[in-house]
Parts: sequence; structure tokens; C-alpha cells
Amino acid sequence: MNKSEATRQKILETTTWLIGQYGIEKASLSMIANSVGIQKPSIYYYYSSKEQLVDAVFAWILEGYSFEKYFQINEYTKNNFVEKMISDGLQLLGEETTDTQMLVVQVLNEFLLYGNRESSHNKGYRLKIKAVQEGFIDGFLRLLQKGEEFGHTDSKGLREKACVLALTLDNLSNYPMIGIQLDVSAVWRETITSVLSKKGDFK
Amino acid sequence: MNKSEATRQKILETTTWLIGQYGIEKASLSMIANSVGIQKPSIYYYYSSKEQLVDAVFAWILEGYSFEKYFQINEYTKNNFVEKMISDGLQLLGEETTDTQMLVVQVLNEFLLYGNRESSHNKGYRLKIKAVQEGFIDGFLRLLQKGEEFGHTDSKGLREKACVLALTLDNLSNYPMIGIQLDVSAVWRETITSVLSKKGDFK
Amino acid sequence: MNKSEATRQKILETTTWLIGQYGIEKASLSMIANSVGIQKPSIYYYYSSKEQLVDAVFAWILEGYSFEKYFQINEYTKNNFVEKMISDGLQLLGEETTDTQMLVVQVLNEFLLYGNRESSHNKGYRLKIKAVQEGFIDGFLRLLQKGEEFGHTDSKGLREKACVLALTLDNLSNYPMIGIQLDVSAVWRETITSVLSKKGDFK
Amino acid sequence: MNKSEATRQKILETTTWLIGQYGIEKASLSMIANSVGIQKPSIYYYYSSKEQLVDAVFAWILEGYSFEKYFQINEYTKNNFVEKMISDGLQLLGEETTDTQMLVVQVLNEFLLYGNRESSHNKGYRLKIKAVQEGFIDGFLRLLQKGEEFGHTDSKGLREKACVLALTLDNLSNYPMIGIQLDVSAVWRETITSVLSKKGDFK
DNA sequence: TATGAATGAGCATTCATTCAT
DNA sequence: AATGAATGAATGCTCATTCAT
Repeated sequence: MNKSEATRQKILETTTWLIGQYGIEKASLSMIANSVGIQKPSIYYYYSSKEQLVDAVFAWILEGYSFEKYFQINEYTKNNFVEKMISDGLQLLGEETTDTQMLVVQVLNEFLLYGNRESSHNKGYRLKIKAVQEGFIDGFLRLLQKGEEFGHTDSKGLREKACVLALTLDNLSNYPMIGIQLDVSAVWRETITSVLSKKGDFK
Repeated sequence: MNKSEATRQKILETTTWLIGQYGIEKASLSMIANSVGIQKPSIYYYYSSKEQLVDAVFAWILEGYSFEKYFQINEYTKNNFVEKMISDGLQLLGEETTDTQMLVVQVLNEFLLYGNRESSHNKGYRLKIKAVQEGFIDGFLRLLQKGEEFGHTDSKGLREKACVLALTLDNLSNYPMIGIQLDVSAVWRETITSVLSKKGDFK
Repeated sequence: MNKSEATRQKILETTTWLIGQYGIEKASLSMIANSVGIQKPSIYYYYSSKEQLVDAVFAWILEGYSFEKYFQINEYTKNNFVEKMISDGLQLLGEETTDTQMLVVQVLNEFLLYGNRESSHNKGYRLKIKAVQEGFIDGFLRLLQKGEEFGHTDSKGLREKACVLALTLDNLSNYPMIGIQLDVSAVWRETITSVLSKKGDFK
Repeated sequence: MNKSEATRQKILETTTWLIGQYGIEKASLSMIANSVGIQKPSIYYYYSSKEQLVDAVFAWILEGYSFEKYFQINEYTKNNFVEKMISDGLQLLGEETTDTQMLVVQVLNEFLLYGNRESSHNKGYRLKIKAVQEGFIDGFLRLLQKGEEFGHTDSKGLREKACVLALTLDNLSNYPMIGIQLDVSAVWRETITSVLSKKGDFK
């Protein structure tokens, strides 16, 4: 990476960090320039406006955050099914919540709220986050269908079950933000167990 | 309500609405005054600073948002247990998501993020939201313990089950914000059914 | 004094105190009303504007601050002359500097500077303070003329000597404001002694 | 001086002038910017806050205002002693009071009062002015000690005499502010003569 | 005699942005 | 590739003042 690209990347990372700390609107170009160690107008050499810089941060944060990255359906077998669902989820959630994870969660939520606001010119934020979430729901649905084939669950209410899984995963990554200490591993395991339970007769 | 109190209330409601639309920091006193139909300094007659006004909005939003308001444990019997859990939850979630509910959810999340930011002097926001969420977890735990007495679930992993319920309820009210259309009723029913399932053998 | 007059007086005294603490412009009507224990518009019942209130404070502070109040020329005799000059001056200066004296000095200086400013509509402040100071110079001149008759000093440079006395007295009361600790009594005594010295042959 | 430094200096001088005319608090950044011929935010490019700008004005005004600048003790001899004290003092006082001198005196007094106020966060103003004044007292003391060696005065009450000289010099530069026309030269000469007079037998 | 409610003008400060260099 | 200098627009806030009651 040449020097120019390195500066561009440093601006991106610093901005992400500052958005996590101060929010999108309060993370000012002065702050960013200061943290990066350059002068304010220099940012405009790399990003034509704050809006574009913020867009770049969003794209950077979202890139690679997908169901497929954590759950590889074709690796699931009858034998490893339950345990692999648990461990794949825990991989996403992390054994313990790291600062980086907290940052990503905080920033994603910043964008989610920002994208819902009137002032935001880029409603794309919400749509893209929606797409990612729907990706998780669809992914879990496909996974559960496979699980049904394996006999790990019955066929009723599969979509709802997929939703429960996606919602719980989402919320488990959000809870540290509130400061609530959960046994993430236990809750996720319990969720899987509950959801797969064949007695769950949904009408 | 006299005229003065009406103005105070109008400022409060307008601010809530504007925070939902533009965020806490971008909801400026000019905007608020303009929307209310008064001049900017008049706001200071009712609230001594923007911070205090924002605090009042927070208190107003949070007031009455508690487990006990929606789930009356002592009304649960062996016979109505499952259906009452479902219906009490649905009462909180609402048959269909109203604009007001959307507003409350958006604003609560604004406060959650705002309270996490460095610049915010009022970390109390996060703590109070945390308390409410913990109230739901504790409430569901007590409810599940009663459920166990009734034989509706077994005693293992009660706390984790309570967490799943609280998380799901929280996320179900958050999802509309992303724009995902869920069969809220079905998902909540499925969650209850899954969680209560006796086969859930948590180790 | 009836209640109304008492309130009027309390406003006056409070304003004087606050001007001493915060300056004329920063002593706001809010602060004054707050300190007095009334509401802001109530001040207008007693004083038609802030300017008029400030004028009243000025008049109140200046009233009774004159040469004649401290130096009664007709009581001076050949025998008591020097010692009476010293003691009369010390009476004005005070044995030790009291808070009230500090307040008066600070406030007078506030008015002196305020009166010199462009923004001040009332240039009268400076003129009235000037009159008082000239009163002291003239007073000392008459006193020194009497002293010459008594043979305590010679006739040369009497006006200049009067000026030195007036200036020194003024400055001795101002110095505490700077925080310089002086043996006020000794300096004043020395000034009198120096000034009266017959050997001072002024050309 | 390049253009940038010229602007910085122009801001400094304009602010000094406006403080002299309107006081520290009423000399607003709008006024300053307007007078300089720039826009308000541009001031922030040179001074990070109004407080810092005001500090800079204070430092600029005080710089070079010291006893040593006007009285070079080592140049005093037995023969030139009295006349040099007179002429050095007159050099400080100026033959006639110029507008610049008036401005400096007014501004210094603005700072003295400002530094005494509760609201002022920078009590340093008073301390620095105090240091300068004490510098004059100490300087005159050293000078008088030299004068005693030369036989121009006796050893009694030297410190009090030094105070009289410092006070008088200070007040002579302050008097024009009140508008009193004095024969500055004559008064200063008389003060020196009086103070040096050997007959001044201070007990 | 006093005040609750309101306001126009002004304040210091911050911001994203521009542009010549 | 980067920046020094500058700015229009907006922010939260304070002020003296008004006026109906």
C-alpha cells in the first residue's frame, strides 16, 4: 500500500472509531483531521465531502458482515448440526466481547438510526442493513430446512424459528452496548435448543 | 391543563418527535421553537437548558415502560399461563406497529446511543435503559419460575430462557425500525412455545 | 421605611454588591432579582430601566464621599494641624481595609471605566467622579493654605502639594484592589511629612 | 511581516482599542471582526477563543511596562540623581498625555477590574499587574538606597517613600482618565523634592 | 405591588466547505 | 499531496425589556 492509500485508510479507520465514540454528526472533520494528524482540508483530497467519507465508513463496516461469513451451510452434517450452529454463532458473538466488536455494533447502530432520520440524505443505510438482516433470516431458514432433513426439528413454523434465531443473535451482540452482562454462550445454546425442540407445535 | 402547562407539554412532545426525526443533537432549539410556534428563548422559560429538555423527554419516554405494566404475574394461572404470556407480549408489541411505537423505539435507541457517546455528559441514560431491560429479564425469570410450578417448563436454564424472552421481545419492537416485516404475532408465539418446551435440556 | 421602600433599597444594595462582584454589564437583572428574592420584571416597578438602576447605584455610592466629610478645615489649629491631617486621612482609609471599603472602591472604579466607554450613554459618571476628586484637591489646597498661615509649610507649589496629597489618598484606597499590602498608615504619615517639609524648594 | 502575521497583529491592536472603548466583555467578536474587516470565525483561526485573544491583548499591553525600562539605576550618579529621577519619571508620564497612553491606561484598568471579578476565570491578570506595581516599589526602594549613599536623603522610612513615589507615578498616569488636568511635570517634581527632603523625620 | 409568559437582539463557538498555492 | 486562510450558516444560550394580569 502506497502512502496515499495508507492515509486514505487511516482516515477511514479513524473516522469509524470517532463515529463510535461521538456519533456520526459530532464526529467532525476537525476531530478526524486532528486524530489522523493531517489538516482538515486534506481530507477533501481523499473524500469529496463528509457525506462521502461517512458512506465509505458504512461500506467498510458492512463489508463482510453476512450470514455466509459465519455459517457455511454446506459444512453442516447430521452429526455436527446442533453443535456447529452453536459454535458458528459463538464465533460471531465472540467468546468475550472485544472493543472492536463493541465499536462495530455501536457504529452499525449509529448508521441504523442515522439512516432513519429525515436529515439523512442517504436512506440507503437502512436498506442495506435490512438486506443484511434478511440475509441472516434467510440463511437460518435454509439451515433449519437442512436441519429438518436431518430430523433435528420439525417442519412447522420454520420461518418464525429462523426469525427467532436471527433476532436473538442480533440482540446478543447489541446487549453489551446497554451494559447488561449475559452468559452469551448459554443463552445462545438455550435458544438453539429451544428452537430445534420438536415439541414446539406452532399453529 | 392551563395554557402554560400546555405549552410545556407541547414543547416536550414536539421535541420527542423531532428527536425521532433528526436525532438528539440535530433537533435544535430553533427547530423545536419553530415547530411549537414560539420563539427560541421562550423554551428557556420552561426548560433551563437543552440538556434539561432532553432529560425531560427521556423521562417522559421511559415512564411507564416496564415489565410490570404489561405482565401482571399474579393473574397467571395454570390454565391461562401460555396464552396469557403470548397475549401480554402481543399487547406490548401491538397488533400492528403504530407510528407512535416507531417513534418511541427510535427515540429510545437515540438515547441508548447518545448515552454511550463520549461527548454525552449524561451516562444515566444507558443505566436507566439497562435497568428497564433488567427489569424485563427479572420479570420473565419470576414468570418462568411460576410456570415451572405449574409444570409448563422444567427448571433448567431458567435465567437463559428469561433472557431469550426479553431479548426477543426487545428485538421484535426494534425490527420495524429496520423495515423488516415480520409476523410479530407468530414469532412471539413460537418463541414462547420453544422456550417453554420441556425437552430443552440445557447443560 | 415601608415595605415598598425597603424593597427598593434592597435592590439598590444588592445591585451595588453585584456590580462589585461582576461588573456593571455582567450584573444582570436576572442575577439581581434572584439575589433580592423577587422576579425580574418586579425591578421595573422600582426602576424604569437597568440604566436608571445603575444611575441610582452610582448616586448612592458617591453620596457623602467628599473632602468635607472627612476633613473639617475649621477644626484645624496650629497645634493639632499635622496630626489631624494624618488622622483624618486614616479615618477615610480605615485602620484596616474592610470588605465594604473594597466594594466601594471596586464599584467606583467600575463606574469610572464604564463612564469612559463609548457604549455608556451616561458620560456624567466621569464628570461627577472628576468633581469629587477636584473637591479633594481644592480641599487640600485650602488646608495647606491654612497650614502655611500656621507656619507648617512654605507657600511654594501649594497646588502641586495638594495634588500629591489627593493622588496619594486616592491611590492608597485603590491599592488593596491590586492586592498589594502596604503599611497604609506609615505611607500616609510619610506623605504628609514630606509634603509639609519646608525645605521642599519648588521652582 | 507576512500577511498572516499582519492580520493577527491587526486583530490584536483592534481588540485592544475596542476593549479601551467598550470594555472587555462588550468588545464582542462581531465588533472586532467588523473593525478588522474579516468575518467572525476567521478570528478563531488566529486565537482559539475570545479568552485567549483577551489574554494576548493583556500580555501585549503589559510587555515592556516595567521600572527597569524607564529607570536605569546604574546610570544614576551623585550629581545627576535628582534631575534624572524627575526626567525618567516624566519620560514614562509623557510630556503630554497621548491617546495611546490613555488607551493603555484605560485598558490596564479594564484588566485590573476584570481580574477582580468573580466571573473572571483568569485571576492572573491581577497578579501580573500586582507584580509590575511591586516592581516599581522595589525599584524606587533600590534607587532611594543609592540616593541615601549619595546623601540625597536620609535612611528613615525608605520603603514608605518608595511607595509614595510608585503610587504617585501610577496615579499621575491614571488621572487623565478622570479628565483632571494636572501640571504633571510640576507634581512629579514636587513629589521627588518632598520625598527626598532630609527633614522628613519619620517615626 | 408584583409576576408569568414571551421576545428581538446579540453573544461565543463550531461546522463543513472553499480556494489559491 | 497537502494546507493556510477564510467564511456562511447554524448552535445553545443570555439579556433587557414588554405586557396583560
